[in-house]
Formats: sequence, structure tokens, C-alpha cells
Amino acid sequence: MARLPIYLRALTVLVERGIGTCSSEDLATATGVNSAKLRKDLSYLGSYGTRGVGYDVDYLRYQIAREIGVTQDWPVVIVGIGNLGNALANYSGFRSRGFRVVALLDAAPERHDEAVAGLEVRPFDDLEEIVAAESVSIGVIATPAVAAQDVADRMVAAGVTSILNFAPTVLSVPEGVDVRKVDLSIELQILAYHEQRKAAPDADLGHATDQEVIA
Amino acid sequence: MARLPIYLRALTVLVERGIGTCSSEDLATATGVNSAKLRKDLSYLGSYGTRGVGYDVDYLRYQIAREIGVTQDWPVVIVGIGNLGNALANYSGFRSRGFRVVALLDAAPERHDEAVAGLEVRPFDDLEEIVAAESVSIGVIATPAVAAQDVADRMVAAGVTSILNFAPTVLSVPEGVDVRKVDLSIELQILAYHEQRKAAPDADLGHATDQEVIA
DNA sequence: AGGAGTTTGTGAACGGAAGAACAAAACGAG
DNA sequence: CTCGTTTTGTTCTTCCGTTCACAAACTCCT
Ligand SMILES: NC(=O)c1ccc[n+]([C@@H]2O[C@H](COP(=O)([O-])OP(=O)(O)OC[C@H]3O[C@@H](n4cnc5c(N)ncnc54)[C@H](O)[C@@H]3O)[C@@H](O)[C@H]2O)c1
Ligand SMILES: NC(=O)c1ccc[n+]([C@@H]2O[C@H](COP(=O)([O-])OP(=O)(O)OC[C@H]3O[C@@H](n4cnc5c(N)ncnc54)[C@H](O)[C@@H]3O)[C@@H](O)[C@H]2O)c1
Repeated sequence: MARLPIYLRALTVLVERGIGTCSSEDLATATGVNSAKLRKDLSYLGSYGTRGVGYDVDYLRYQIAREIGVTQDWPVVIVGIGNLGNALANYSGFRSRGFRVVALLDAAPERHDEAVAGLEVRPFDDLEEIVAAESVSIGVIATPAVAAQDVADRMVAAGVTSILNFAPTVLSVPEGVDVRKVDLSIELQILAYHEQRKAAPDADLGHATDQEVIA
Repeated sequence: MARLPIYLRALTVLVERGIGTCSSEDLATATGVNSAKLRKDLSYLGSYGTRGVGYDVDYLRYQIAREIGVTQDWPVVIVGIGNLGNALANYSGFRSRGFRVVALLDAAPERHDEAVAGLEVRPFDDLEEIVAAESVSIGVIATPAVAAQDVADRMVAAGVTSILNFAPTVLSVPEGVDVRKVDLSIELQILAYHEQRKAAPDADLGHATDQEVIA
């Protein structure tokens, strides 16, 4: 379920505040979801709450982390160390949430050996070697759109089975490989859509059909 | 509808290739959605297709752009010019899709007057002035999580009614203000979740959620 | 110990999206 | 002009996620 990471983050905040237990109502308001939905989500992983009391924050946190699979560290490779790739490489939030960037790859020779976030940028052709050596199963694509499909194919061939794609392209991958895409332009366009609706209260009054067949 | 931007992008590609008309089947495979769903989406904006022929690429593209509201340029401010803010400021894809970054704001004085992507980084306190002067209604938050809520409050007070939030926090905003969040850690965690399921075949198999399409 | 007050877990109702299927419309060939 | 082919627009059915509502279970206070 896609909401588990949100609960996990909220629980981490509660742990840091030294809060030992919380009700579904508390967690629900903290994460912005309906409390019934939250309880149903949690009950899906088992009965980890106590009626009349709530949930043990630490215990629930561990259970969710275990369910998601972030009790272990996942090695990750990032391909395309441009504007976005640099930002990602420097992002500390990955590390603290169970992901370890093991390599930065780029096709452009002028980027090689450059140090980014304590890692050197390596040639894209080292992909297979690195994936095999570090048992990498998750790859991040931050290359231009035209290169994304090629990079994805190489990743899949090398053994990567999950891809996070920042390039604005639809990737085609074989069965068994998961792709998630993050497209910032789309996010902005969705905002613009709602924004336009706010400005024009007359909304879509029946886009009336303009043509009638004449007999 | 959240799929319109995807159709728009696919149509833009078709335009660039000089293709004049396309069927719902074509667009569906190009975007990775079901053709019936796509037709239903398009029919929601009106009857812009011709039975037996398909859709006029240029015309449909314009209609979708108009529906989304990207026939005009939307001014955007970015707050928090760190790793991520820099990448966003340098991203050309916003401009080409109907968004214009009008200002880069940061609270840290040492960043001020620095030039990023042809714009100078200005003090966060200039927010209200800029929003008013440029009629900005869309703001992007790329600050650390602790500052995000404050920034959002200031944005809302200044007149921003749509926020794209990259900080891993749940923002609370008044009615009428739209917030979309992009949380990269969550995306990775969802991948890790599926990845773990692949490795452990005892879990509930099934639900193959991937996009399979030919490019 | 018992009752009052909480809070979980879940059965049932609801809503809306997704897919299958088909009739209506356009076009081209003969 | 008519028929066959293609493809849209839409209806109908199915399914999944959300929400409501409530009994069961636990704590605390008297
Ligand atoms: N910068 C942003 O904020 C932003 C926002 C949204 C989406 N994106 C998308 O993310 C992607 C990267 O954006 P960017 O701004 O970092 O671009 P960029 O041009 O700065 O960086 C791209 C990098 O990929 C490398 N590259 C190119 N082809 C490659 C290949 N075949 N194999 C390996 N590496 C290759 C290039 O050498 C370059 O270093 C683009 O698809 C862009 O549309 C970026
Ligand atoms: N870097 C990434 O790839 C990445 C990935 C996912 C999420 N994020 C999130 O995006 C946000 C920014 O990440 P980053 O790596 O760019 O961080 P960063 O520390 O590099 O940059 C943050 C910037 O925000 C500025 N800032 C701090 N408080 C401010 C305030 N109150 N008003 C205005 N500006 C303020 C700082 O001066 C700094 O320049 C964080 O919340 C992070 O969790 C970043």
C-alpha cells in the first residue's frame, strides 16, 4: 500500500518526540488521512494495536518498516549526473530511509572522476559490473528523455528490477520489472488545471456540440 | 483528470514527427493506458474525434492544452535554492511546458545575488512583493522539511493558491489552496516494497502493476 | 469487581473508476 | 448509391478503494 511510507515517516517523528503510544486518530490527523482507512491499512499487516489504548509507536514503526522492506539497506545506482542527478546524489534523506547510493554513472566523459557527494562519477559502461558486484536491484534514471529507454534496457539486462524514472518518457520494460515515474511538469500542469478552474467559475458549461448533420 | 498531461506530451511527440491524425489505439499504446479509458477521458472534454478516422493531432493537442490551462504561461516562484532548488531552476522542461520561473527565493543571505539559471537569488522576504507584482499563483517549496510549513503559510498569505511541495512534510493549508507533494523517498520505498515481495514468493503474488507498451 | 469511557478491528454500504462491448458515424470502394 | 470497414462515443457491468458504524476489547476510576 502506497500510504505505508507516510505512516512510517509520521511515526518516526513521534519517536523523535519521545511519544510512546498513539491512537489511529492521532496518526490520521498527522498524516492527513481518514482514521478508518488508516486502521484498515494497519490491520492489513496484522493486529498491532491495543483497543482502548492505541498503537505502540516503536513497535508499529518497526512492523511497517519490515513490511515495506526498509529494515535492510537497499543499494541504488543513479544514472545521469546532471542537474537533477547531482541533487539526488547529495540528498541525505535517501540514506536515512534505508537506501544507499552505491554508484553514480554518466555517459559524458567530462563528468567522470568528478566527485559528487563523496562518490566519483563513473562511466555508464560500468553499470553491469556494479550491479553485479553490489547486488543492486533499484536504479534511478536522471538522464535526458531520449536516453531513458536505452538506460532502462541496460539496467534491466544488468539485473535491475525496479526503476525510478525522472525522464518524461513512458518506459517499456519486461514483466516483473517495476517502474515508477516522477514527472514534475505533470505535477505543475495538474496544479495549473485546478488553478484555471478556480479562476473561471463558469467551468465547463456543456462544450456544446457545434455541428449538426443537415439532411 | 491527471492523465491529460500525459496525452499532451504524447501528442507533442506526434506533432514533432509530423503525424497529422492518430487513433485512440495509437495514443493508448504510446501512453500506456487502456484505449477505452483514453476515449472516455477525451470525450469528457468534448467530441474532438472523427469516427472511422481518429483524432486530429494538432487540434486535439490544442484542446487538451486549453483544458489544462497551459496555453498561457504560468508564473512560478521557487523557494529554497539548495541542491534541489538549483536543479529545478535549471530545468528547461518547465518553460517549454507553459511555466515561467519568475523568482528564486532563499532565506540564507550567503545565497543572495548568486546567479542561478540567469536569475538572481533573492531574499525570502521579497516573496510578497514578487507574488503581487507578477500575479504568481503557483509556488514550489524546496526547503528543508522544518521550514516547509512556514514557507507555505507565507505563500498562502501572499496570495499563492497552488503549491508543489518537495519537502517530506504534510502541509496544512486553508480551503481553496491546492498542494501536491513529490516525495522521492516514498517512491523508492514503494519500489523496495515490491522488490521485497519479488524476493519472497510466499507473499501474495499477483497484481502486476506495470506499464507495458511499445515505444 | 464493576461500570464508564476509549479505541481497535471489521462487516456492510457507498461511490467512482476501469474495462468490455456495442451502436452510431464517417470514409472509401465498387 | 450502397455496402463494408474503421473508429469513436457511450452504456453497462464489474471491481476496488473509501467511509460509516458498531461490537469487541482494553484501561482506569470508584
Ligand atoms: N533538473 C530538473 O529539475 C528536472 C526536473 C524534472 C525532470 N527532469 C528530467 O530529469 C532528467 C535530467 O535532467 P537534468 O536537468 O539533470 O539534465 P542534465 O542535462 O543536466 O543531465 C543529464 C545527464 O545525463 C547524462 N547522460 C546523457 N545521456 C546519457 C546516457 N545515455 N547514459 C548515461 N548518462 C547520460 C548527461 O551526460 C548529463 O550529465 C531529464 O530527463 C529531465 O527532463 C529534470
Ligand atoms: N536534494 C534532493 O534530491 C531531494 C530529494 C528529495 C527531497 N528533497 C527535499 O527537498 C528539500 C530541499 O532539499 P535540498 O537537498 O535542496 O536541501 P538544501 O539544504 O540543499 O537546500 C535547502 C535550501 O533552503 C533554504 N532555506 C532554509 N530555510 C528556508 C526558509 N525558511 N525560507 C527559505 N529558504 C530556506 C536553505 O538556505 C537552502 O538553500 C528538502 O526538504 C529535502 O528533503 C530533496
